[in-house]
Amino acid sequence: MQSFTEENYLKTIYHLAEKSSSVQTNAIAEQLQTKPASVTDMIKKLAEKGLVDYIKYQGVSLTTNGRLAAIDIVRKHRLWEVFLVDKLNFKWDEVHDVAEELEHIKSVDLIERLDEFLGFPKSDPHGDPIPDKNGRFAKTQFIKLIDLKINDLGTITGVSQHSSAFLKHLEKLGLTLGKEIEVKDITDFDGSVELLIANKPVNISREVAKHILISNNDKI
Amino acid sequence: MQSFTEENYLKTIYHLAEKSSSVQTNAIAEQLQTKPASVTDMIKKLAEKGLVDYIKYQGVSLTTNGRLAAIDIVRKHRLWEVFLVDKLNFKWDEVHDVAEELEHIKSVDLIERLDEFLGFPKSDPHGDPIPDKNGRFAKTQFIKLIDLKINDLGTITGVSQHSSAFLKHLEKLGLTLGKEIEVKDITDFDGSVELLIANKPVNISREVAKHILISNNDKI
DNA sequence: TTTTATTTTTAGGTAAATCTAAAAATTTTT
DNA sequence: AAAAATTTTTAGATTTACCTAAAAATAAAA
Ligand SMILES: [Mn+2]
Ligand SMILES: [Mn+2]
Ligand SMILES: [Mn+2]
Ligand SMILES: [Mn+2]
Repeated sequence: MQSFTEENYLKTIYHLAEKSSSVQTNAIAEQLQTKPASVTDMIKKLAEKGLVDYIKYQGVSLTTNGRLAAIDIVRKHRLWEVFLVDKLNFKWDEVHDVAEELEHIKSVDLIERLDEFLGFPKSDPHGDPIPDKNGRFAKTQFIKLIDLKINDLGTITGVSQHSSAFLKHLEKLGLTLGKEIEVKDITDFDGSVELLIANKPVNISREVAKHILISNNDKI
Repeated sequence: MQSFTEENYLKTIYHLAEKSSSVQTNAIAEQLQTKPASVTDMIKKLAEKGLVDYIKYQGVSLTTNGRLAAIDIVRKHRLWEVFLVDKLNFKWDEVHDVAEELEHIKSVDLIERLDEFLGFPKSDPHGDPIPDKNGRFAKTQFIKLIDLKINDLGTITGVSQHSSAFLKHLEKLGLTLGKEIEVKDITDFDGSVELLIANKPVNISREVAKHILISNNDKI
């Protein structure tokens, strides 16, 4: 059984490892708003518990046990987010912080029943996949909106940025999950993207387009 | 804002104060499964924060702020218990431990929405009243089943013992909330009580009868 | 390939919440 | 009222998760 803090470290290492296989001390420290020295301490502890592989100065990676533990936290986090949005009518930009707390509640039974109550959802309010109780989930092939070409069609199925500011911005533009979009133009001047959503034209910056994930059903 | 541990102390002091106005160090220690020396330390801290009144060797009592904080935890605990039973189909003897964790989730918005989602329940699965967001709740006048006389009628509206063993026992005997009972006899030999529930005779020990709370609608 | 900059680790310390053992205060019993 | 028992507090340690400052290792630049 891991402590609240250990769980947060495992989850952070898991998420950082999705980008680069070996995770660096400073990256963990920044993510967890703590100091590199503290990270080194905790990494040693997790290594002793067999949850991470660690070679001094060489970064850290999760062991099989560590990965399973991390995925379990991710599962809880995402199920709670679904609960907050589907049942308690939170907006998708309001759920992250509360889920950060709820994910640490320790009861296997609770999370199985919650999963059932929610109808065994496959993805959370941000389009992220929800692992099953064995830690398995479909690794979805997403394309970034920024990588689409003019005239490409697609459906918004995820976001790679969960900040409230970003999500509220998307909401205002009508860029929510499930919406179909078409790329009409890519501006030379600033790389901003001209979209068509529900027959309405919308212009988004490169920065926004980078963090919208698309499943491209069809191309013309 | 209180820590997880401070919240547990406040809640414990609140519950103990329902029995005797001044709460003793040893009683708190026993309830929290800790040592009296640790309790003294924490009491000093809570006193400095203005949450308890404390005179050395004279026991401790909650200030107005302390009481409000304690009632807020109790409110959360009981609302989560309702959620677990009504929505996730937990049994009434399975919810306490999980609620002990959930009660510490810090989000005013969450608990307001949960309250609404549950239909603003007035009592929890054990018949205990749920305070509103201002800490107000009806102080219900309960009678212990043990104090009833032969031929008295009543409705089971609460229990003063929340252990799983006790609640499972009641369940097996059909002694659940809302059931109407009639006292048929009180055994001379061991003080056990002969009841009639749904026209069936049930015999319960004194110990059990002590912890069943009755609202006595009528007497014959 | 040195020199410089960056990253990471160690050394030593702090605060919160515990503990044990011993001292002090209070309560109960003789 | 004195002695004995109980309760409570203090003193001094321990553990967890942090920190700062300095040293060591690695990576980048000259
Ligand atoms: Mn989230
Ligand atoms: Mn999410
Ligand atoms: Mn309870
Ligand atoms: Mn209850």
